[in-house]
Amino acid sequence: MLRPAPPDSGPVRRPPTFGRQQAGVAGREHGAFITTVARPRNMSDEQELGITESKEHSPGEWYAEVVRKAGLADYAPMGGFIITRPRGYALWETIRDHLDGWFKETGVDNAYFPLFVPESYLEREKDIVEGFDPEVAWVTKGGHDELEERLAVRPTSESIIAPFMARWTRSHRDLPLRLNQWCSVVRWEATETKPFFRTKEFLWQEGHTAHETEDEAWDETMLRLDQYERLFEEELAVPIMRGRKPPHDKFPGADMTTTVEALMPDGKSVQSATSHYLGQSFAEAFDITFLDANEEENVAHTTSWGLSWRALGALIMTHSDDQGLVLPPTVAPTQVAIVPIWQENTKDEVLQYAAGIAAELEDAGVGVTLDDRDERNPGFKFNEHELNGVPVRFEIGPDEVEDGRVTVVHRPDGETVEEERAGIVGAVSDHFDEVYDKLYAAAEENLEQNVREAHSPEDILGTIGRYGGYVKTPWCGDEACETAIKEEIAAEIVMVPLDRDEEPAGDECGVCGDDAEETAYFAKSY
RNA sequence: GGGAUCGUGGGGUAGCCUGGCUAUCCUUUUGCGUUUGGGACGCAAUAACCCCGGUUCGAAUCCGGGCGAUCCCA
Repeated sequence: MLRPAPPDSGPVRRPPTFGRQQAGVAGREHGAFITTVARPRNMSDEQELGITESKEHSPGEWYAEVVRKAGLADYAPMGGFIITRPRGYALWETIRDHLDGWFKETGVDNAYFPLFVPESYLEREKDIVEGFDPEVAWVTKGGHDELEERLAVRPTSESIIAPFMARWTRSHRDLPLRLNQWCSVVRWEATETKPFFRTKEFLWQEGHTAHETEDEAWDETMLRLDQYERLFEEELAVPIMRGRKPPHDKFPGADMTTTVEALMPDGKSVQSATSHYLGQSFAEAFDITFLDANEEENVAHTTSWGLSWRALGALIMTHSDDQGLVLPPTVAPTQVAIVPIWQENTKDEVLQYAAGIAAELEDAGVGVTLDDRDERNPGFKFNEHELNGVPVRFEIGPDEVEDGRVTVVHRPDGETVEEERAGIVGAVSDHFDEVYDKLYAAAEENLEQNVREAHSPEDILGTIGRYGGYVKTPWCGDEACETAIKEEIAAEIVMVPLDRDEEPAGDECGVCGDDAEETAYFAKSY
């Protein structure tokens, strides 16, 4: 158990938190209306529209509820699979579009390889890469006939991509060769389903490159890591720690595996993306060779790198709250929801005013929706848009029309500000920045407060057990020391510093007391 | 991999221990009307016992198996 001790009674079913009292009244200067303070409702009559689980006390159930009620995903009829609904898929598309743009700017071409990999190809990879042995789904029949050779549903595409990279690489003029594909892969691990974190099939991107020199391949590895970091820091508002995996946890066959790790609010770490410097081992095995300018045959240096929709899970879990989904404006499909508030005699002018603003925002490229549904009252709409993670809300009633203003409300904290109608396009972009900064700051604080140092096994176990988060400790480099910790508590070394020359956090290994070689970051992980 | 809890209309639930009549309530959805500054109201309609087997005159309820979900431990 690492979650903060729940108050005596343990997990509690709480009524949804209604209202945003702290902001509702304060932001209103004209005094014509006083925001009604929501009253608690009778539990037995309680609606179940919103989130009923608590992020703090039962993060697992809370997460599942957010994903479903915010309309991101449903469970598929087969265990281990999910249906990604339009709003969830839109998030993935946003991530994909950003990364894809950056990849293309840096010399990567997209391609597509088959869903199936012949068994012989997969076997070849297994021989080369000791330790890579995912559970695979097999196709054994085509129509009514047994296949001569079984086909694996790709658990990754190395084994089919590499031979073609070899075929296409003849001379140094063919290099560098940078391929990427967006696809899904299947790993038939018997795990409990957790949308976007653990599913048998998941969406990802896998990049594979070949280079003339070690330096180039090394630069490639770091470039992709930088791009992943940028995605999290600049688009998802998720601060991350970058590092490399300890030698025993590298991608099998890789010289080095890098990682970006994000800390979830429940104290567990998520490996959010990874890039591998593969050295020449893959190229040798798959015969990716080229003639250099001196007509000498050389073995290429290769890399691979990937990011899966686990990044989505990290995004959702990091920012969302007991009201539902919270998204930074950078990725929210709907960035602004305009809720008009009218009376019978003001309906036309309010709607007209609101529609004008919606049109102007739309022209400016803002994702905006005017929620003019007649059959819902404003309060319902507020709650619904909050549940769905719309980062900014405009409230527009007769007051706003009269004053030529707009009431702007931030999703994460309910902060309410009035803006002039005239400069609304500029203002909204400032609000997006503010909301982004709020989300990032909160996540950053969580990260900074949860990196602790420990110098003995008891200390390591105690710190992880009590607080979760990362525990850094000097480490001798022996896997046995990780195992010792792992056996006591389900935590492992999630990363070590990228810089191999960095001084360890102390002289003696925090587990065995031998000379320390580097600093290990222990954490529980997803 | 081991353990625990659970599965009833679209969502949430009661009923199950102690088998029995038309399966409870809230909500959603649809229609009509009234409504709109934090989850509105009335009337009407649609809509469910996870699957397979067993016990029984009779199973949502008891028994066995399966599938699925959530949590905990490794």
